[in-house]
Amino acid sequence: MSKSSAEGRQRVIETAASILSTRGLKGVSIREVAKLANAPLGSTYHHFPDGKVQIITEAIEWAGEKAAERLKDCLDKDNRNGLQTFLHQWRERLHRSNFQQGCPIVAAAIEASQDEHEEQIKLAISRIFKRWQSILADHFISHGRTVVLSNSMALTVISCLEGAVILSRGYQTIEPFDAIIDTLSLLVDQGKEDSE
Amino acid sequence: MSKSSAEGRQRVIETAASILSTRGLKGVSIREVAKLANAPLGSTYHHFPDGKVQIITEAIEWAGEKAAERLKDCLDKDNRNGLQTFLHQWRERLHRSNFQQGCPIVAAAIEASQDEHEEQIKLAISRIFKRWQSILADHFISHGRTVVLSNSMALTVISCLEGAVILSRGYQTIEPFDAIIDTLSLLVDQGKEDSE
DNA sequence: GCTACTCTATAACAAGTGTTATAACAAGCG
DNA sequence: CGCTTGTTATAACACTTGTTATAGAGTAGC
Repeated sequence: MSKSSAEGRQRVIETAASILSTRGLKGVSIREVAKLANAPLGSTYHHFPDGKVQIITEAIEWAGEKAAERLKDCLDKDNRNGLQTFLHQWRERLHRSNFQQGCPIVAAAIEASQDEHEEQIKLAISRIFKRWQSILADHFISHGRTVVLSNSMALTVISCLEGAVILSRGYQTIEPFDAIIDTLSLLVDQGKEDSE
Repeated sequence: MSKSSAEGRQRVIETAASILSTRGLKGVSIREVAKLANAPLGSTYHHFPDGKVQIITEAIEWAGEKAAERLKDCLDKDNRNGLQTFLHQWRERLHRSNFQQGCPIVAAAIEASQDEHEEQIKLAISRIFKRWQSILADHFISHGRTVVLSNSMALTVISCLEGAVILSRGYQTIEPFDAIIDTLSLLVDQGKEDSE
């Protein structure tokens, strides 16, 4: 039964990531996560000896890495409009969830304190952000932009995307997200050596 | 002493806004707010009969309106670079606070649940976002852009700004914010009827 | 003085939190 | 059977939360 136990562990991580993206870091209660994941509360501290900090950290890493791979996929499959399709995936996720599901990494970034106890969480957050940034920057570099501009553009895309998710949740409308989809496509066309 | 009492009330609002911007919605404890504001806990429910929801709502409105007026000031005083100076104000705030102080409205937007009890909070959030948007949109319109483009650009500026605040806090570095300062100035030059 | 009113102090309640300790259960193996 | 090992169940601890009730100060008008 070690396999089912491992599945339970993974379900805990995914459930934590889901709650994190809707209600934020302090909105995640271990009792609730265990219940929704059909995992016994008693076993949570067996699989995650460091408790909540460990669960949150692994949830951030899992969700962040999953997003990174989706982004990479989109950029690899469609050189020209890869970013647009990635943005549309996010758009659908937002819309489908009725503006409940935001970005778990952002939620954690907002609430993680400077307490040394949560240091691991903050490390995971910046690790994931940097991973996204380097994927986007590499893409821009391979399309003829300078390294400096590529990194700036990557940071801008991430900032815009995350900000638009928040605004759309605040408005309860997809309008802000659609706005940045349009304007980002204008921005991304800049700094090319050629017009392809 | 009714004046000092009113001052105490205002101190509670500002203290709540400050904690909200550093630790998020659930990080605001009424006991702590009262203590830091030198306001007696017992009187908190006298000035704010609806409890925490009311305090948070008023904190959001106060902080949001303050930011709106700062933005309006910048745009009015300097037609050309007003947005840049506003962004630099935010940059300094971030830097000075050692990346602790984020945006209180965003923090509330992330954590506010769909619970009807927190409905007032969500209303205040979208009201403030729309206020910022209309200030920016009016500015762009008066500079020759179309209404549609102006609103999209306004939403993009806010998204970018808020996202960059989060990223800079995650990185503990001003780099993301500086990146969007640069790229936003490129974006904002688009769609003009003339080049002024 | 007395009254009326605004404000504050204190304690308590009910609920929820992360976490730990301890005992039980299950499975495999000798 | 015993024995070990990985897992779970239960209860409890210590703490914090928002909120309320109640009694008490402080202050103004008369």
